[in-house]
Parts: sequence; C-alpha cells; structure tokens
Amino acid sequence: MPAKKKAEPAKTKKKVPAKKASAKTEEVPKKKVKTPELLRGFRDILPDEQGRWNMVRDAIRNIAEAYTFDRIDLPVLERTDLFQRTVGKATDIIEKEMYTFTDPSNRSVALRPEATASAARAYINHGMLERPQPVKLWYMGPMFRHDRPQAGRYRQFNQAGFESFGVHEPIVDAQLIVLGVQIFKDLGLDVKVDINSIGTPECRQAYLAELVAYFRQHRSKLCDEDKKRLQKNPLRLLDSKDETTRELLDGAPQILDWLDEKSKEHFMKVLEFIEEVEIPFTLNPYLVRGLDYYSHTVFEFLPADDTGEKAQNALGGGGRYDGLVELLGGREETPACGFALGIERIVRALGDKGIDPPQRPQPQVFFAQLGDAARRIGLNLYEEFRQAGIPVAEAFGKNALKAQLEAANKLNVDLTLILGQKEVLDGTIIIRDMESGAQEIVDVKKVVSLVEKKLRKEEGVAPITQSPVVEK
RNA sequence: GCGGCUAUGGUGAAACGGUUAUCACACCAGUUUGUGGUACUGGUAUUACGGGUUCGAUUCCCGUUAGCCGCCCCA
Repeated sequence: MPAKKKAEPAKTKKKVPAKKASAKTEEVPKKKVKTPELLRGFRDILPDEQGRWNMVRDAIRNIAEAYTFDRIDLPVLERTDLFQRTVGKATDIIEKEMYTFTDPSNRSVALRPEATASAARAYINHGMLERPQPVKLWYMGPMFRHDRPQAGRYRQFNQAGFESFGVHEPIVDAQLIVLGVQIFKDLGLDVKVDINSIGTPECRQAYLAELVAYFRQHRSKLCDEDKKRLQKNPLRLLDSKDETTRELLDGAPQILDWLDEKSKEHFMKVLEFIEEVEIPFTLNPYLVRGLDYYSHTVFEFLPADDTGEKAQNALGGGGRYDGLVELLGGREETPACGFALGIERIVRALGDKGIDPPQRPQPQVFFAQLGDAARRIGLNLYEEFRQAGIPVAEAFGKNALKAQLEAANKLNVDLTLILGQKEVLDGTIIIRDMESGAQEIVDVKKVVSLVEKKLRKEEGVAPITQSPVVEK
C-alpha cells in the first residue's frame, strides 16, 4: 500500500478555490507516517516479474505432470527438531541460518530452510511406504534462510523440488537428472550437470579419514578458512576456492577411489543412463553437498556458460539420501533421491539471457463512459463481453472522455466503445475504430456480437491463443 | 557471521558546501462545455533514516537501515 496517497484529490469537484486547497494541504502534513520497510532479504515479486515467474512455474508443473510426480504442499513451519536431525547440526543452515523461534505453545519451531525433510516426514506420516514405490512427489514454495543477502540469494526464496522415495535403482537418480535438465530445456536455458558420488556414510568415513590425514601434512599451507574446514567439515575442502588448496587437491585422495563396489556400480550406472540420453555432464570429484543426509549420487545444475567464478550460480541441486527416511523413524533402508531448483535464480538466468515470457493477449476493446448511468450499463456490458471471451479494458475511474481515449490509445486497442448520456437514453452505443477514427452508432443490445464480428475481420484467421514461444 | 562499494522524485540520471535541488521519461490534472496518438500549462522529493562538523550540507564525518560485490554457505 503506497503510503504516498495524498489526502483526497478534488477529482470530482469542479474547482476548489486555490487558497482553500492549499490551506487544506497545510493542515494535513502533521504526522508523516513512516512506511514500513521490507525485511532484509525479503522481497516483493512485482507484476512485471510475474510473466517470467509463470514461465518457470509452468515449465516445472508441466514436467512434473509429464513424469507423473504428484504435487504435495508442505507446511512452512515445522518442529525445529525435524531439520536438526536431517539437515545436520553442524551445517551452516542449522547453525546460523534457520529462523527458529518458540511458538505460543512454547514449542521450538522453525521456518523451513528446505523441504526434503518435510517431504520425507510426510512420506512416513501418511504411510506412503504402503503405496506402490517409488512414491514421486513434487512441491514448490518458499524456504527461509537467514543468510546474508546477495543477488540470487534471499532470506525467503522459492524452491521447486522433486523427491522419489522407495527405490534404490540408479535409473531413479538418472531420471531425476533428465527431468531436471528437461525443465531448463523447456525454458530455453542451457545447463550442464555436475555430478559426483559420495558413497555410503561408511565409505565416506573412511575416505574422510584419509583426506584429513592428507591435508594435515600440508596444514601450514592452508589458509585460515580451510584450516577451519579441516577441523569442522573436511569434505568442504574439496570445493575450496583457495588457490593453494586447489593445487593440493590434485594430490589428494579422491572419493571415487574409496567407494565400495556397490556404490561404485550404482554410480557407474547412473552415469551410463544419463550418457544414454546425451545429457552433458561433468564428473566433478570435488562436488560435495552441504546437507548431511546425502549419500551416493550428488549433482548440481549449472548454467552451461558458467565459469565457476561467480558464487550464486547453481540453479539447482540434489542427490540421493537413502538414510533420511530411516533417520526420521521410517522404515529401515528406505532409499530416496531428489533435487531442488532455485526459482529466483532460474528467473534471473532467464532475464540474463533475455528470454521473455510470451505476451499475454492484450484487450482489443476499450470501454469509455460518460456519467454514472453509462457506468452502470458498462458494468453489465463488461460481463457480457467477458462471457463472450472478449477482454475489455476500461478506465471507469476517469471522467473525461478525453482521458479515457488517451488510455485507450495507450493500450493500443482496435475498438473503443463510447457510451454517453445521449446513447444511454437512445439505447445505443458508439463503436469507434481507433485507427481510422470512424464511428458507428449501434444498438447497445447488439454491440457484443458486432464487436465480435469486427474483431474477427481485423484478425483474419489469426487465433487468439498464444503459444509459448520459448522453444528454440 | 566477516570485508568492500553504494543510497537524490515512480524510473534513469545531474548538482558535490552556498539563494525556491536540475533534466528526461512515467504518472495525475488542465488548455471553456462529450473524442486519442502531437503541442502547451500545472502538480508530484522534508536528497534512505538518525546524529555530528559548519554561518550554511544533497554535497564532509559517524551510526543505523537497505541494496550490490567478495568470503562463508547454499538454491
């Protein structure tokens, strides 16, 4: 709500003596109400941006339906515990980024920082393990992380996620990746997939020991940040941006060498499958993910032209999380795999690439009115046109015909209907062709069908519907 | 959470210590009575907020807030 709105512009009144008017405005400005500011990292998604958002939302929904995923809507607020147990206590997300608070019933609750845990919780809560597996779910909605905002990073941001529960087969991982890539393709975005396997918790453990041992030897060369990582989260050393660390990485043990046979086989099969469908992927042995629950396959979607220099680049990511369901008290060894997409980042990528949403069909008819009697009729006419499938623009709020025609002109309509006092009395209405300026007085009862006819003539055979033009 | 840059009307910019803060676009109203695309007139900013320095601050300093960039982390 724009707090700007000045008192009451004397719109309807003819002429207020200038003195009075100014005297009036001088009385008002006493209390200047301060407009509340947006919370840091929160934003409005304005009408102008909705076109692109809709493109993304539609692309996601279409793919979800085509791949027979079922929509699920999960609460935004959950017990804090759900995230602590799943995402990992030592992760930044839990340690410092979660919106945690005590609710009025004195429970510790948190705004969800992500939704995979909730999906797994729902899977268990509603006995979905009794349904034919895999259970394929998708969702879309806001997530909350109290991080330092930057372009492409907000405290409230939207994710769309796909989760597949109950099947361990590598084809599941592969299909998820394919499906994700397909969404980007539909949007006209080129992406590449970075992929890696971090194996089972057991082999990861063994690997980590080795990795830590390796870096301990070179500890003195590490930057402070990486020394901390060595302590806290050594896996993170793998995607360090520090020059020397990267060099050291060349000689470091590789996680792929530490995978057990099964993990290795699983991973190879995933790769084979996605190779099969010609998805460009990069085996990135340094790709690790920030959430504790991942195992085996992990992957990220990156812009194809990504240089790796920019920070907020990943458009989405995910992986397998075979331990999660069990961790939440579900059936033992329930496998699962999924990924999430960052809607804001995709929308931004579309903008960067200059990909625009298909134009919404604009009204070709404008209704101009003079006086309240005409407005009343206009209200009814508007609905008649709507039912006939003809969008009509109006400026009911304006009085002067001139102003209304100006508005009509700006909207670039073909036809303007003019209804004044005289026409109201006669039961007629004027149809004005905006290009030629020719006017025609017609029976108001027939105006809808007449307009329909005129429009059809103008368009020739052109259909009204617009197809999404994105495909290239 | 750490470091850096920035902050002027709806938008984009100008002024950079000195009279009523300038310009473009947008918006609103009007240019005598019911007709657009042009033209003209007028209206719309306590220069993010709060302090300080100064005779005087949009301009200098400090704090706050917010945005952006890098780190951390992640989508």
